[in-house]
Amino acid sequence: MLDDRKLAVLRAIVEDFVSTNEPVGSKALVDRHNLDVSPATIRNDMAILEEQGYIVQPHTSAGRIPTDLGYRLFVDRLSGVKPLSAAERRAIETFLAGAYDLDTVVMRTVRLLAQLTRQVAVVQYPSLTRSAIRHIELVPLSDRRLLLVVITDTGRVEQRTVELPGEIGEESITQLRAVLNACLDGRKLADVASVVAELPNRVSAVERPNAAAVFSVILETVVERHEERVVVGGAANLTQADFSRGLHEVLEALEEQVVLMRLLGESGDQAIVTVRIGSENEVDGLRSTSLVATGYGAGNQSLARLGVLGPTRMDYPTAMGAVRAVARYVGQILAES
Amino acid sequence: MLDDRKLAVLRAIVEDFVSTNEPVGSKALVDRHNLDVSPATIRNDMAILEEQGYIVQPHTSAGRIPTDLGYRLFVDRLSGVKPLSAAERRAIETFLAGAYDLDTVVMRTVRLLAQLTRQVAVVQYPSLTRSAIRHIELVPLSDRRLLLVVITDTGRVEQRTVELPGEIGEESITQLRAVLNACLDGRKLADVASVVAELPNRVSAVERPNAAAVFSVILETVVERHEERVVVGGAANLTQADFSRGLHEVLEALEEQVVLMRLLGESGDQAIVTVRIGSENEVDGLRSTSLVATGYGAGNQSLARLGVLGPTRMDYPTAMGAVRAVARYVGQILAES
DNA sequence: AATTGGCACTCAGGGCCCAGGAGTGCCAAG
DNA sequence: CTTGGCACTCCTGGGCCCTGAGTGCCAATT
Repeated sequence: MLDDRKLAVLRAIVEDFVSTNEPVGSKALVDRHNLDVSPATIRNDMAILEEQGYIVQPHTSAGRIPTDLGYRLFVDRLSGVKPLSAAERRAIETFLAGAYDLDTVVMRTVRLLAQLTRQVAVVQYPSLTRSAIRHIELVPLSDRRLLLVVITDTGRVEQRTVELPGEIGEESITQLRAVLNACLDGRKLADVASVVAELPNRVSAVERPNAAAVFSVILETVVERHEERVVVGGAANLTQADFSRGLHEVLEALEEQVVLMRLLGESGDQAIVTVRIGSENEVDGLRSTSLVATGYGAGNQSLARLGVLGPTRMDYPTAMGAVRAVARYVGQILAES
Repeated sequence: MLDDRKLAVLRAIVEDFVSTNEPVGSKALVDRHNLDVSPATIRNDMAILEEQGYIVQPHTSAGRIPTDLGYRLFVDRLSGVKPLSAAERRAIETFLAGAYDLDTVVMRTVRLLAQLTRQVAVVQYPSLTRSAIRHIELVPLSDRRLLLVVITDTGRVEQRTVELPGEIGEESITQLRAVLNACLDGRKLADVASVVAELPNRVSAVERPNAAAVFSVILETVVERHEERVVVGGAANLTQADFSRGLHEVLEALEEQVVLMRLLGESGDQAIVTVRIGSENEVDGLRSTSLVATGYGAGNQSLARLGVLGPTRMDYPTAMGAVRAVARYVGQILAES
């Protein structure tokens, strides 16, 4: 139903519109791309494309611009992933080299993605649930309060204070710490819940109330705390793309962790680069933006997601290339540490 | 040189302009405020005020708007700090109640300030250098790599990985950990440098290379790491105030930690609320914004700064009230934990 | 059946003009 | 020092026209 030339026309329209931000007409099209046909022919093709919903004209007698559906077709069938230039690869390497801890890695990744794509970058912290506990530490803050520190094998450190029902002494803490580490070290966080349920049997009755308080905080920390953080960067890039009055809406959405989580969640879980275009995002305020995202994590396992967000009028091939490359590099770095 | 009525006129101009965002003329002024004089008199006063540099007119035959100098006078002599309403106080309390760890406190504070003032909120993490070490933990990651965790009495947790020159065993780690905690617990971070210098003498010669690596990372962490983080929130509020084309500039500045640090640094160190208006900010990109900030910290000591940033056309009394109140509450919470 | 040139039509955007109105500065009188 | 009067400025918004890019349709061509 859409022959090769019509597809070529769509591709040309998308490319031109992305680079010029102006509706593109039949004349300009034959000029810039070397299609060996006349403008009139292109007009016929464009009429078909419009009928099918891939393009629209903002006003009668203006050029055409792609619809979300048009971008979708473009991404799915007409464009590949544009590999990065050597310079860009080098930039990634130098930028991420010597990133010590997880926080640094995430922060630098955000900046890197934003600069590389000139879009808004979103990076989710690697999820806890799929990693394993490396160590648990208890530090007394006062006689009825402890600081609980959980260290995972992805280098993440979670901290919470625990309010105790009764006083606790140094020896009890030592004992509790030993029990915790004996039972939990190396456990996948996903399995922690069942293990913790067994723990009260392993402490003496008199310690049980305090221990129970600690256990419940551990559960909260590793299981119930689904609220993984998403870090945003490069918001300034939004001002270039003209969202007319939607900018406020977009900025607001970007400040809501919950919204960002939903957004990234919608885009699946795989390690391949996925694209959600405009209205495909079922998130208020982001229906006029596109998200290019992928999973990433140490080695091949996908622990979290990262990507870039921009106007639907976005250079998808380049964005996909950058996202894929950055995700791989970050994966390597996480695997090393 | 400026009699009472002229000051009253300036105050009225500031208040009207802040609330309407339109240049204010002599007629409108006598109407809205009950000055018992005629517009002509006001015009004379305004001419004087303009001559002195407190107000300007955007175009001939438009009303007047305050200059940075005008706002300065307003803040210094004409306005107080507007106390919060009971509802707002309650909001602060419920919003910050049950904030467990430092991260949570900071994040909530940012959101709270942004919502309360409808401006951009900036909150600096409490500085390390003035707090004391509560505990140091070493966790083996592999045989040549350690995770160093430093816990301070402000509830802050710093983590770094340490690359070791040679292998290290469990017993050596235990020993090193004991030495560290014996010597450093309770020390002010500012004093750590001198103490660490003495440490190599307290470990056996064979352990010294590995220990040295750990020591140097500790130094980096607590001393050289001046780059305290500043968290920003409520950027969406910037779209309401019309920065015309400066918005991009402002958003960019807000993403630069260095810039934010300088900004907050400029505004002094005291626990009182300070205001920097427009061009008083010597920071590129933020010369058309005002900052209302104050120091905060556990008890009365000022560990870091927080505040709100907005257009110079800002409701200073309200902003100052909110900043002061929030800083106090956060101080209480930090003191408790 | 697809392509092409010709042609009339549409409409957003820019330039221009004009009137209205808010606001000013100045001056002379109270 | 204050005030009313007055002439002047100039921004704002609306209306109007024109231009140019772009379209849809049609008849002719391949």
